[in-house]
Amino acid sequence: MKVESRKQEIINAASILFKEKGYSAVTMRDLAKAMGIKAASLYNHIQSKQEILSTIIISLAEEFTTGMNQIVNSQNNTIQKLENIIDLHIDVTLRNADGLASLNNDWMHLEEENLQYFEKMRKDYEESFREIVTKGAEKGEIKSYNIEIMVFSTLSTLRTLYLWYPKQKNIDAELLKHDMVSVLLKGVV
Amino acid sequence: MKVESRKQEIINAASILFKEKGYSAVTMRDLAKAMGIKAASLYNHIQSKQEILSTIIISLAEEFTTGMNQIVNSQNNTIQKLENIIDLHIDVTLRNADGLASLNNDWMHLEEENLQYFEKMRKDYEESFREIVTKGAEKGEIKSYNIEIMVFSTLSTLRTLYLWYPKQKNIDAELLKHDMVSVLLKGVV
DNA sequence: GTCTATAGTAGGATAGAC
DNA sequence: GTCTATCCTACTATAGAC
Repeated sequence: MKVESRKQEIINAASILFKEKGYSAVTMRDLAKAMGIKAASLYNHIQSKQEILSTIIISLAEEFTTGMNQIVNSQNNTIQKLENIIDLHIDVTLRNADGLASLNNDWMHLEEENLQYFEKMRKDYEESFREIVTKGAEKGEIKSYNIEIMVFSTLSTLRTLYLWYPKQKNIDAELLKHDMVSVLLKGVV
Repeated sequence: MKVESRKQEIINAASILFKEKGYSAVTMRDLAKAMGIKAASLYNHIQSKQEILSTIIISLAEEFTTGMNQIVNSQNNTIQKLENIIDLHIDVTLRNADGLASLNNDWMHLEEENLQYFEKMRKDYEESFREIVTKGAEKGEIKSYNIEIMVFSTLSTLRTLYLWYPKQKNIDAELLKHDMVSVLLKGVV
């Protein structure tokens, strides 16, 4: 039974290579070799190298956008919302750590329309995050350190999970969520 | 020496371009254009594109190695050592934020000897960090959350400073150091 | 769906004039 | 110290056979 399409297999192989060397340094020959075929054969399944990159990045960015919108629109308090954001990052990291490397490091190689679309999603995401923290500080639900520094340090950690979590052997998802909430929020609450 | 300063100008221009697009996506023609000369002229000052990358990365890695060794060998307690590490990252970021982009994202494009040298320095740095945290937890100077998660979240934030700090208008170095210590260590102490 | 062959372009780097 | 001209290699992508 065919679990994934050939195109998806190519995208998964590309995600791994892009993570290791970055989009620009990976050639279609590298990717073909990883798939066990010749470079020309790739083009029966994908239109271009650029299409692979945009598929990886845009689908992930849309996952984050959808997840953040649900969190923003929920009735939860600030702490719960922040916990939900941590969960969202951990869930996406578990599902597609390789793709997150491209989202973090190769988004600037997207072409015009997708680049703008991505940049808008990223900006909106950051602003939603900032607003949750700002409102939480106003309501006294969390401490009032410098908002920008809190947003930055938390997002930095969550965005870098993809590099770190796959190397950990002794930390399961539930323990990670629990300890990450402790480490990231105990300084904040 | 004139040749040396021209070389440094090239390295500085390259650092900016590498930060924007990554080492692999920047061509010698791009770099020459940024310098206002032709690509061939660059080779009067540098031996290769690779030499530019290794100069940027190795000098920064050596700065971190030297700084960490001083901190490790000091008589300070755990909290002071962690504060010194935060200061070290902020100081290097203020001096060379552009170069830190290459150190973080393009180290894998270093060639054999420099790659091994860099990887050893990075591993030693992380292990020094981990040991400071571990000993601090044993002595009861800091809390005993999962050590790996604490090390990872702190290092992630410090390593990403280069992306964020140059965009901030209203935060001077002293305020940054103070608030970063609060945000990173209040969850830990 | 994969292959061989190849078009067309762009890359790093060198030679030699000024 | 910078230029023009150029070498050689490697890249993305296409055409057409099987």
